[in-house]
Amino acid sequence: MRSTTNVYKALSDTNRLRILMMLKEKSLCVCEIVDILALANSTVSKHLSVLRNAKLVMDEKSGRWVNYRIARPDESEDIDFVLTHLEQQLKNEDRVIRDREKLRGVDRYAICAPAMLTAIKQ
Amino acid sequence: MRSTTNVYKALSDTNRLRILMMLKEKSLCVCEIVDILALANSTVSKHLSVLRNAKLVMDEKSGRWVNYRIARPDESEDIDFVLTHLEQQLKNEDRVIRDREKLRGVDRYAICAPAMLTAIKQ
DNA sequence: ACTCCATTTCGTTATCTGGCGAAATATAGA
DNA sequence: TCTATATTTCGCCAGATAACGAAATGGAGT
Repeated sequence: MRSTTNVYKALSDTNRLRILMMLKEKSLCVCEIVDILALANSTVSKHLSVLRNAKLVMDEKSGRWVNYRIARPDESEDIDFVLTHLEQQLKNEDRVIRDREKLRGVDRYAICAPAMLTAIKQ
Repeated sequence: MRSTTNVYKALSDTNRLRILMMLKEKSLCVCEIVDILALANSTVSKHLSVLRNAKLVMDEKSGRWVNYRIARPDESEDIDFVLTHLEQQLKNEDRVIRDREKLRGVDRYAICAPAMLTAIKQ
């Protein structure tokens, strides 16, 4: 019963729903999510750990980044239900639409490693 | 987005999930739920108002009792999803099974109006 | 009108949650 | 090894939540 309420608790925060809707579009590193939500990175990291704990997302290290993605059905027995419900409820939500638009223009190199980027440019 | 998180918030408490699973069996008045959950009636009333606010349950006055029931699909766009998920997740949960067993023996006249009952008996 | 009593509302308390900034951790590249 | 930086962990604060008992509300029957 605890694991069931954990899933619902994970879903009962608008910022976490925004994260899920974004990850539905594509995998993202923490700094990209920070950029779109405009929250402290410690806050976003906490949200992601709540979602990870509920097994709704998974993380994969990739160099110095950590990529987060939606869990696969074999990793979460709830994920299909959740995504279907969220899509139905939120697909027309302004905030979600704007997040998705902003997502298209996001470049992790520009956000997360500006110094590195300029170094490469030189 | 708020209404979506409200539904999930309503579902993120074990006592409220127990209430929903009980109401799936049959409509109940507050005192019957109090009896099974063994919580203060003020606490149960609060839980019911949270569920009602999320439109997952509806209340109907019947004399001095208030009967609570699961919302119909035309009253809640979430209810079918939620019940399907809950049934899948909780049908084998000990607590839920025990609640349902206890539910069969519950008699609102015995619980809620013992004085009235004895008056009738005399 | 008065009483009974199921339910709700109010006031309080302890715990949980979401937010932040600062410090700690870990990895890539020099 | 040293530096840079993406991420996590820690400590704190403000606001939300779940629990209780007591008081208020409202319908049913006398």
